[in-house]
Amino acid sequence: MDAHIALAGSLPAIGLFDGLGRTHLAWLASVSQRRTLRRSEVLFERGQPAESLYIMLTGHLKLSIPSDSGQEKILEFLDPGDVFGECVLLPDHRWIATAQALVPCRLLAFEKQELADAVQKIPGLALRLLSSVSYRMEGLLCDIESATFRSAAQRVAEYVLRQPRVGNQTRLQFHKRAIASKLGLQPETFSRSLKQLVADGLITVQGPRILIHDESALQALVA
Amino acid sequence: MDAHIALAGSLPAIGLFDGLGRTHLAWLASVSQRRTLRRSEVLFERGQPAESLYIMLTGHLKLSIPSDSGQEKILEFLDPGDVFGECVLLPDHRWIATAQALVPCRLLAFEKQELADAVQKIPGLALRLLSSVSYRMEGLLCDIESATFRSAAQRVAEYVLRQPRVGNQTRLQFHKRAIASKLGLQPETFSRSLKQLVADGLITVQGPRILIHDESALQALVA
DNA sequence: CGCCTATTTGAGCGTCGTCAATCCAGGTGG
DNA sequence: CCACCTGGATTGACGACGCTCAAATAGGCG
Repeated sequence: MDAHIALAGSLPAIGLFDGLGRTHLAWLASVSQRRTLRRSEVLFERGQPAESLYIMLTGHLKLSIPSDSGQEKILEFLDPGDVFGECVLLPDHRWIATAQALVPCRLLAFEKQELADAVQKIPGLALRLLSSVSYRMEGLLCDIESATFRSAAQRVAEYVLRQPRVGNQTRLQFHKRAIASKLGLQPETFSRSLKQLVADGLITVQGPRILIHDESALQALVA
Repeated sequence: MDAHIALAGSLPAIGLFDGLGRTHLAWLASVSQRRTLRRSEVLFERGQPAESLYIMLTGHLKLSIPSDSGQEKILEFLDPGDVFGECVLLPDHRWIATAQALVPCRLLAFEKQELADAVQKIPGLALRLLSSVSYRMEGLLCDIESATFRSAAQRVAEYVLRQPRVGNQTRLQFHKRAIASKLGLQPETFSRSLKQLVADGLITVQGPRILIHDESALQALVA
């Protein structure tokens, strides 16, 4: 199909498939499914049986754990190229987290069975998946470290420093309440922490836009 | 070698290798290294280059993240059969956590290169490793969930309920300060939380020994 | 038996969460 | 073009949970 041919062309751009031969890419394209999500649309929900592995093509979504009291803890923001749902290969598995689109998204889905076949057929694929999960796990460990040892202001400073920058300017890509949740803070606390950094002359905040005045002081604050 | 023959005999008991053929088991045994640790001995430390993957045979160790201020956050207790260090396959990788024996340990080590060979040679091994990491990751997610949504007493109750039980009796396998760290609490807070559960008539504590008087109330407290 | 460490207990404090009101921006419709 | 509306963000006041510091007690191991 035309769609598959076009898709096969875009697969090499995905880190997970980087360097694979065209035969394998074509086969992967043939068993993959495209998926689009509207803003706020839920891809899967905690408790549902896990059926597929996903790869982000465009857009952003959040992986979060809901609580009975309406709260949520955002575990991760997922960006283009990110792979998630590797645990689909565990037998009879149910999602621990919920995945919801933050903006319109396009992604690729591989169903359990097809993925199992792919892993059989393509040497090295399982290893790439393993790397992907390991890498993600390390991210989680770092988050745990921050949450355990750093104060609210320190975590906010750390987050600001991690954002991609143009000159000394950067921006918060997501809603502040979402970022707060990712950092394990209440929106109010996040707001106050930002304000603190402003008061100390380290940054300036204009809505989602942030000017960094003293990068080394920010780094010193975190460390 | 005799050691290898004996070792090959014990490998099937390890979940990771369950169901593999004897040829593969023999080969695995031949490339594995035994390792013993004395109590408190450090297996690897944060920041060191990762060289091996490990499998616990006997004993217990802790995986923890140290902080500059002498604190530590215990990420996990590892028990016989547990596999860790999968991220050794990431290129040029350094340990994020520190591994230290809580009691004398025996374990199996596979060096990076041998593990890479094994993954090539043994179909399905990469997948087993993937499952192992995925499974561990889920454990982390649950810990994050608890730390985010539950109070100190709730986390303690949850931990008590998870311990293996004989009748209505159970015991804390590790030092209380270690368990406290795993739960993201200070030792004092852990002690007071236990005391609270005692005061509420849910349990009795005698050193590391715990009697559970009202299991359903404990469960209700957690949920 | 004595030392050393783990644990417990107490007192006080600080950080962060909660609740409520206000402010602001973006989008919509008149 | 402007008024309105809605949801997010901010600010203030207050309280609580858990942390810190210090001392006392208990337990384990030589």
